[in-house]
Amino acid sequence: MPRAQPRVTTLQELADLAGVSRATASRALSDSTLISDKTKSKIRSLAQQHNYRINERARDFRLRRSRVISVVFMLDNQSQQHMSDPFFLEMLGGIADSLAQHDYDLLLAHAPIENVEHLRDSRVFRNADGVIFIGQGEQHERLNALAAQGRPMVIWGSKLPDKRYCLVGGENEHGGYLAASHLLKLGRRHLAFCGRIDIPEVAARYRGYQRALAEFGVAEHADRVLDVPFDMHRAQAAFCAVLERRLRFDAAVCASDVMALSAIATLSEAGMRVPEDIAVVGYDDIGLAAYSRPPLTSVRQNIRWAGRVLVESVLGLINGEQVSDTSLASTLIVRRSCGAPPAPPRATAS
Amino acid sequence: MPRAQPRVTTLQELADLAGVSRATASRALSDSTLISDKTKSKIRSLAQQHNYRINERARDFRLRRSRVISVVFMLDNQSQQHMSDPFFLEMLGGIADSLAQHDYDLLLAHAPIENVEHLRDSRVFRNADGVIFIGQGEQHERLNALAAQGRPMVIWGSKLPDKRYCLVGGENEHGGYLAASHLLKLGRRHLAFCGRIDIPEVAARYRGYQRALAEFGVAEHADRVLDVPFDMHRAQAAFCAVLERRLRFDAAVCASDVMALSAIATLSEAGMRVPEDIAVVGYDDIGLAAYSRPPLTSVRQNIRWAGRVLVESVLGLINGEQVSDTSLASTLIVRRSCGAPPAPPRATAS
DNA sequence: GTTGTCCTTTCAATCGATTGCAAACCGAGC
DNA sequence: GCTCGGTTTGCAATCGATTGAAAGGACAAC
Repeated sequence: MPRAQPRVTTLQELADLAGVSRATASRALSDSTLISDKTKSKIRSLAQQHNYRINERARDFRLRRSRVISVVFMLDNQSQQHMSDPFFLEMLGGIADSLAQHDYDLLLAHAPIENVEHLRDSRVFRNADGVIFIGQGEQHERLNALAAQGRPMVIWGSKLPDKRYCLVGGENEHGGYLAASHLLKLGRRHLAFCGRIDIPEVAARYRGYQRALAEFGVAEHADRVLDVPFDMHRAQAAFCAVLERRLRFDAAVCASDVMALSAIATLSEAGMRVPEDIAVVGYDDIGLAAYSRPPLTSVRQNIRWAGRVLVESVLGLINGEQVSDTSLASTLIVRRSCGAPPAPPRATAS
Repeated sequence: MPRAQPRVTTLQELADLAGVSRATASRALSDSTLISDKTKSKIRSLAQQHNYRINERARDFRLRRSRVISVVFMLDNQSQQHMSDPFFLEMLGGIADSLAQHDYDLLLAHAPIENVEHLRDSRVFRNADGVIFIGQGEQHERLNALAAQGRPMVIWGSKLPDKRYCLVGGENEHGGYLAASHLLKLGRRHLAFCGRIDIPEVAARYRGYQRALAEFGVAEHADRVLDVPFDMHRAQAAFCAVLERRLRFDAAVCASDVMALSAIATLSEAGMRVPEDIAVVGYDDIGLAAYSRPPLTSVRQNIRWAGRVLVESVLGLINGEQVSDTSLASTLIVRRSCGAPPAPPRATAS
């Protein structure tokens, strides 16, 4: 095993070793047809022997690409902590896995973003071949402007009028409908909706919620729409405020699981029983949902698959393909927080 | 505002515009003293006017650096899902924030790692100036070998004999002691410890746990050390198995909050009351801990600060500085899951 | 006018790869 | 032996910056 030799690090060294030019060595490694099989295999085995690894950064520099995709989280531009939701982590994991499969790196952009157009000249765009945005925040128009410049980018979010960017999203309207109609079927009639309607995805869920109410002939009370942020602590504050207002309701549809868990905690702290007094449905079905007391009913989105679709869409755009929007299914996972019968424990093996 | 001009993208173009050479332009922008103030300011204002932005990748290539730090998560090399714990997310957020402040990018390495030495020639090292490892897994020796090669790297974990890498970690021994002694003070005498002793951090917590037992003169039962992984679903399976064995215990110290929440859910599913029958203490104090029912008592580590220390340590190594290890304080946050009196609700404003 | 000194500025090599084009090679056919 | 055609290889430019060394310019002193 001749591995003690000073390792060959550049193409020039490898070429010298093989007694050919740099160009030939390059072509041998990139499997060009311009080269004879004999030289090709000679160079390749030499490369292997001397443990030569191409300098990817030099190649990417020459080819004017980076093999990096930026991921930008933008949910609530008033909150400092943008990533407080396990939902993001799962999304990030899905994206990271898919990118790795395609031999791309992930650049995490995490600072609060007041204006996405500023990103145009920042590392986020300049050091990456494409960008994935998680959420639209309230910057629909600015995202449109960015996309109009032809930068490869995909957004996870909800369909908005006038949208000119590539979108991947859940069936938010349907999800909201599923959550509300389930509660209505169980006989609840005084529903509350918790979430920020300013956020497009939440707005879509709210529309589904409204549709369910209408179908069941239940009147909607404007004061039962609660402006609850995604952030845990501020969610708790919001629910405390609701309790002070002595709002009457017997069920709540929450725009995220974290919000729902926060709600359950705050409500039971105040002496109410879940689901007897107030039934709760969450959104996203994060891992912990199943392990809360009571187990949380939730609308599930297949986040890891979403990550894959986002990655494949942005890579498609980079390759100049026509990429269409994608909508991912939502399903209701029924557990006890909304008064469903106790479910048998999950299987114990993975 | 003359911004409609074709944007200046390369240093050469900027130099031509100013009527100087590329070298002079480069020196003007990097604030070299070799150049007259007059030319310097002329070139700089020209750069501003024409919205010139340096090509960072070209510069970094020339300077043979990347301004990228890799982050590698390695907890349980048997689990597929490495990032299922909100603890990681918070850590990642802290690291990402600090890196951004220092104008570095973050490369997320996320694939399962059976042998860290393989990373030596992978993108993780080759495309980054330094690496941060989260957790030691069971690869202490291999980490030593990597560090011996002089690669800038810092590890979040627990001090091991023979350690030759730079370490940042929590006071695991003390944390384990805090958790156990708190339960003992409350009168519990049949404690269980939940976690994988194979993992160095967990082993340290276990030592603290043992110390507390010894101080209180309580005998330790080997069968009350439960091999529970960090992964939620497998944790549940582990607790189900414990219940089947009809193990007798009245308190549990868990190596993570996710594990603790899983325990509480599984135990109460089986008809036990928390904390009356079994008191539980978790570790990490993740955000959701405060919002579970009952609110989870936990050992808190300041994760975001940990992220900052990790970043500053690895940047120090890159700059050739001598960097010493850091140990971060642990504190016990007492809530009802261990039988403490109900706490007043948290302040409602941030 | 020449020389020396001190600032500025330019020249040109360099980082490690890719690739269009030209040159070299090789065997076949005349 | 010479030319032709096709295959294989090498030359040299290129990506966009940095930087040591050499050159240029201004000015003062001799």
